[in-house]
This record gives sequence, C-alpha cells and structure tokens, in this order.
Amino acid sequence: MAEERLPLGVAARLSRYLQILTQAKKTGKHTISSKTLSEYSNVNPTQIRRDLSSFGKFGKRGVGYNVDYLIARIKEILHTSGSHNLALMGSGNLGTAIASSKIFADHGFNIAALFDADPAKIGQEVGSLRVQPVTEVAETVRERGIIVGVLAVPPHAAQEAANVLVSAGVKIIFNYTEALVDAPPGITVHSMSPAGELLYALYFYLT
Amino acid sequence: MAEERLPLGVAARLSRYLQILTQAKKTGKHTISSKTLSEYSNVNPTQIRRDLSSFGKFGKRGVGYNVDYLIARIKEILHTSGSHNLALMGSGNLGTAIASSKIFADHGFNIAALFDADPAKIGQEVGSLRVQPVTEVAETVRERGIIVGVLAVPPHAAQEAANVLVSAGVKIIFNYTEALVDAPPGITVHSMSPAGELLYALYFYLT
DNA sequence: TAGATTGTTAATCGATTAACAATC
DNA sequence: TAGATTGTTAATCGATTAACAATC
Repeated sequence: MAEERLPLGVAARLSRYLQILTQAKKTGKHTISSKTLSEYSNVNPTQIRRDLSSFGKFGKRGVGYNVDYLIARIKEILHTSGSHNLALMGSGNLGTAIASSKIFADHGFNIAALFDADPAKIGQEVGSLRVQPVTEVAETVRERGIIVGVLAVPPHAAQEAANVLVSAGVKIIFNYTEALVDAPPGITVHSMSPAGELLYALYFYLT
Repeated sequence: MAEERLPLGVAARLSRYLQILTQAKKTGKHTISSKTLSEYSNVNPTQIRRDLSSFGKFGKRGVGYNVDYLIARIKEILHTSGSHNLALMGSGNLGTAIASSKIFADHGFNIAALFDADPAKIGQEVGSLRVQPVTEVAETVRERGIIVGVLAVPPHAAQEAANVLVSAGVKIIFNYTEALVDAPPGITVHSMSPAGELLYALYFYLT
C-alpha cells in the first residue's frame, strides 16, 4: 500500500488499463485476463500482472481479473474516484465533438462550461451546454471549482485561450490543438499529439 | 547509423520531438535547445541529448539544435520522409475537425478519402473532400495505396468501420473513438485515449 | 572572455521478458 | 482432473539523472 507518488510509467499504464476496463465493462465483460488487457493496451501481459500485483492480489488464477473490482482498485490507487469539472474552450467542430462524447464523463469528468471567442456563437446550445463568452471564464472557473481546461480552439488561438484559463486559476491545460502552448511553472500542459503517434505507429509498420 | 529497429521508447520520443520541432518551425524558431524541447515534451533534457547524440552530433554547443536540420535527420531515422495517404471514416463533428486540421498534413499525411455510413451525407463537401459511401472503401483503398485508416465514427460503429478498412487492406487503424477495437494479427490498432491521459495528468496534480 | 549548451560518463532505477510453480 | 491464468523470480536491457569537460 504505497503512499508515495507512483513512477511515471506505472501511473501512465494504470490510467490506460482503467480506460480499457471502463470500455470493456460497457461491452458486458465481467472478467478480463492480462492477455486480453495486453492486446488492447500494447503492454506486455507479465508487465500488467506485475503492475497490479504490486498493490495486492487482484486476480483469480485460471480466471483473470474481475472488471468492476479492478476498476475500483485502480481508481483508488490513482486517487481519481472523485468527479472533476472541466472548462472547454472552443465550440467549433472539435469542441462540439468533445462535448458530445461520453469519453470524459465515463471517467467522472464533467464538462461544466463551454466558451468561445466568436460573438456569433455566444448563447448557442451544444448538447446541454450554453456557449459562454470568454469574459466569463474567470468567474465560472472560480464558481465551479474548475482545475482542468481543455483547448479545442484553432491552433493560432491556443496560447491566448491557455493564458485566459491560467489567469482564471486552472492548473491543468489539456491541449487538443497541434500548437505549442507555454505556461508558467506549476501549471501542467498536456498536449495530444495524434500526428506524432501516427508517425510512431507507421515506423513499426515500415521497419 | 543503426539499421536495426529502434527500441519502442526511442521511436516514441523521436516522433514527439518531430511533432514539436514542426510546430516550433512554424513559430519562426531556427534553433532549439534540449531544455526548451524538454519543456514541450516533458522528457528530461539529458535524455533528449542522449537520444539524439546516439545518431550523430546534431547540435552546436552553446547554441542548440538547428530546427530544420534536426527535422530532416529525425525523419530519416524514422523512415518517414515520404508521404502517405489516409482514409478517414466518419464525417461528423470529429471527422470534419480532423479533415479541417493541418495536423496530419504537417507530417506528410494526406487525407485522401472521407467515408460515411449515413446516406444523407454522401456527396457533401468537407473541405476539399467529397463524402463517399462505405461501399467504395475497398476500391479507393486499393487505388490510392492507403495503408492507414482513421476512425472518427460514433463509438458503437467503430468496430464495423475497422472491419471494413481491414477487409480493404488497411494495415494501421488509428482509433479516435473511446471504443475498444479488435483486429486480426498483423494489423496495428492505435487508440487515442484522452481520458486516460487526463487521468494521468490529474494524478500528478493530486499527489 | 563569459555564458550557454552540447556530448558523454557513471551510477541507479524501472521496464521487459521468459519461465514456471501455485491455484482457480 | 485438465486447462487456464495468476503471482513471482531472475536476468537483461533501457531510462533516468546528475555532473562536467568540451566547445560554440
């Protein structure tokens, strides 16, 4: 029962297992083996068993792991049992796609507010959200206790949107754009890099 | 000048450096230090210098790395100097966002075709692409020499879309949905997992 | 020269893998 | 029992980091 912060690799893999388990549960799976988890995560099955067994004996030999039980334990380990409010910047195609997806909701993330810099979009409804002007970011972030901001704006607007979020008190910037985003010390910027990941996948196909 | 396949970690990091360098070039940067690259990639600067110096002396002491030169060398190392055609499945908000973005084009990926299962969408224009029916996947994939398929469909349609692509001869499935996707041996499935990455980022904020 | 940053070493730590007894 | 899969060991390999001489 480690109280210390997990090594980067372990935390990354556990997050991945959790995502896969959450989806597997949706398809009606009650148990899952390290072999199956390996196929979906591209992590070696021995590594998976090692990662899990370092926290306790979560599996049943000859059977595998109980999906619900494993989800609960990993959430405990990652301290992510709770729910968190997100602010989404950008109500274009990408912002709308994110707002319409259950992917964040599946993990207890609630998209609490949607902002756009375009005056023509203010007040429009996207799902259950109403598009708010950027001038309301600070107030909304404070009121709703938002610590994560998601950038779904055009690349040229990414830095400015990040600045607004950081000024408002957001601690984690989740950058869906390809633009580079700077932030002050203490603020985490996490950038999606689909093109980078595709280059990586292609490398192993080409060699 | 290694001819062998790179370790997974090295290939993943080089892909990441390439994505960052490509964006840095856009902002007019001519040189970049391992320290700056570290801030954008969250990789230790010593690790970056080690990764690069194992292929040659690419930098200038006291100055840093020339962006153009480094891009060219990493493309060589990853064998991704060429151009590749992609097939994009799904012309909803997500598909439209991907088709409208320069993120893939920046790395020599060309979205060659856009498919949708919804008859109402066939023939619509999305950027310079015309939405094609799924019945045309096989022919288009063959004609355009497509080896990568991108899934931007609703999660419940992801497996079926993947099946169609695999039958048509696609070798790499790039899954933007949260659904789990199975594929036969020899086919690579690479799934985006934004929620997983957010859980990971949050873990380090919470601890 | 002075400041900055690379290339490289050395030491430690985590990741990877095969193998297999334990056990469901 | 027979088959499957976990938990664990042991050995190797790659990642990480601090430190610093070399040099732009």
